[in-house]
Amino acid sequence: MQNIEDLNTFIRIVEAGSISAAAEQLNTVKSAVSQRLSRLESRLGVQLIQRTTRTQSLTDAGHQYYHSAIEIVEKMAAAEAGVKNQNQALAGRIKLAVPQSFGLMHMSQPLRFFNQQHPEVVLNVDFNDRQVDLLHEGFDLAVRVSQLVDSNLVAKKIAQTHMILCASEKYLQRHGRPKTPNDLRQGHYKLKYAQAKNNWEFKDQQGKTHLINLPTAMIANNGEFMCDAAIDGQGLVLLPDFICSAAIHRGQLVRLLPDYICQNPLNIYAIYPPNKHLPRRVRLLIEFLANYFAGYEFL
Amino acid sequence: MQNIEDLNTFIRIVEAGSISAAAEQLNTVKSAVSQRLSRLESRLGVQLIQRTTRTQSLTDAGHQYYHSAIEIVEKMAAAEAGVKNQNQALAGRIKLAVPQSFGLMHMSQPLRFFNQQHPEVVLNVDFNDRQVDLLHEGFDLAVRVSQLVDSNLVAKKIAQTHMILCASEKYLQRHGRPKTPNDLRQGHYKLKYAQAKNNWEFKDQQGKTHLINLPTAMIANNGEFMCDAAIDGQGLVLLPDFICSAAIHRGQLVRLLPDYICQNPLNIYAIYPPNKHLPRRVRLLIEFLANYFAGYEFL
DNA sequence: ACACATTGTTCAGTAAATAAGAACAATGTT
DNA sequence: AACATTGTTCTTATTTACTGAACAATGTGT
Repeated sequence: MQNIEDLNTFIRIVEAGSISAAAEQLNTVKSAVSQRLSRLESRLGVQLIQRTTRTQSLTDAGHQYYHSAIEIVEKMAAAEAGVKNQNQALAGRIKLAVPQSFGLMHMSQPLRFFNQQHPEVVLNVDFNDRQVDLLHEGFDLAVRVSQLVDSNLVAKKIAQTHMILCASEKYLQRHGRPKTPNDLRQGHYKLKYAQAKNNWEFKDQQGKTHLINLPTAMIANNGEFMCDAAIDGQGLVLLPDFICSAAIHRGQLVRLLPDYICQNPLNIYAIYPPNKHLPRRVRLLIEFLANYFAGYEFL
Repeated sequence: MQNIEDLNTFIRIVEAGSISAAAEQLNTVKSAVSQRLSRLESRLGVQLIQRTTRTQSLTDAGHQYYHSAIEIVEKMAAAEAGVKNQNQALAGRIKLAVPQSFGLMHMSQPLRFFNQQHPEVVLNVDFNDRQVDLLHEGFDLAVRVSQLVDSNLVAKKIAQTHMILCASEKYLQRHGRPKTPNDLRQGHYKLKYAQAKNNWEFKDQQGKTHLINLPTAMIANNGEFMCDAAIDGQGLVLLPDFICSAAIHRGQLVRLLPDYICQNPLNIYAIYPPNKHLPRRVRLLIEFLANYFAGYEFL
């Protein structure tokens, strides 16, 4: 089968009227053009152009092939442009998965912003806490809150959160107001996030770590529910700032041990398949989110 | 612009369902197929196939490109087959030029034979004594009677003729019956072919050359006319056997000095442009003529 | 008819592209 | 959890294509 470049060269030779002229138009030397034509003729087993050093004329076969060649080269270019545009045009769908709590509380606004800025992009947002399978379910992007990250997926960190220990005034009045991690060891109860470890880690300003294991008052796998339970006075809770900040701001919860770093910080990632050629709109959205959350304060 | 082989590989990958299977179908190794796909995607700047080591699925772009690719590859194959067939099929026109006298007298029969054997070939025969310009006038083939041959054209010898000295009985009765070249020097006249040299050369059986220069009774540039003039007794004439043999056979002319070789033999050539890819029908005709005239006796 | 510039081809050397094969990590299955 | 199979990557080898110069062919203009 032929090389497209040879076809293109043949067309140029015909239209330019000579091999030398074609070479110039193709930004190469005449010997290369001559070789391409010879090669094409050899592979076809047909003389395409009857030529002397001064004149050239298409043979019957050449005439016929010329028209086919034009069609092929045009189709090729069209096919290429088709998919290239598809990638570079913003227009298109982005299917993304976001965690339910974080998504509803903090991604609603940026996603609406993005949609206003790029109305030709259709966002298809799936709020879902299960670990969706990006590749098999056709997701372009997922937002994940976690410390660890799947292998074989690319993760770009877009925000960092902190874990905050808090309780309601009602709880504190009943169980006391701890000032150090050690104060927790007596008469306190925790609300446990289902997948979290049993131990709480607190790091003081000297960098020393304090491991605390409290009796559990309740277990759940939903941050907002736990936040509500804490507001209700059910126990101490260690929550990411993006969940509890608003309640603290409203005075429903009180932040405890503010001078200690609680647990390891959680990162928020944009996760996507390791495509060499990510559609532009997806790249753009990732960038937009990273910018949006840079210096963002959760309240 | 893309390499067609990459397109074809992409199609095979899609249809075979995996890179390994495609490699097998394409008689190559999977690494090569993987590279071709990567290359294609890179040049397009788009992911075509979303793949893990176990599953593969076309992206939107891939789906679109797949259909274009099939069209292109098919068009390519069709264009190729089109011109290849045109060359290998016998059907088609052969435009050939033949000298008038020789053509009418000795090529009429073989050409009719050829046409019967290959009725799908259309012969376009131009009887013409001028030197046609093969390349510019679109001739596939010319038959030439000459000692020398143009450069830059390919010549295949298809027959050899001999020059025969002859005269009519009427002439001989009036001027005597020469037995040796020397006998010619007294009381003889020649009919001269326009483009021929003035001297006649005769080689005897010992290889000795005799140069004879006779007074000219008449000059013409047509062999048949000269033959008729000789029959009429106008003079001695040196004619190629293909012109005078019939008259000798009929007793209208007498061959003189049969033991001497007259002049250099003339060759008959099939002449054609130096195409690397001569259409099959033309090659066939050349071969046919060479066979036909091998061992042919002009009478 | 003749020198002349220009053209297309060829050749040898070089650069680039591609293929091959081994090693490796990913993945789904038994 | 072991396993076979898959796709990718890397290095090496091979093939292919380009380059630039030399050359012969050809038409032009004098």
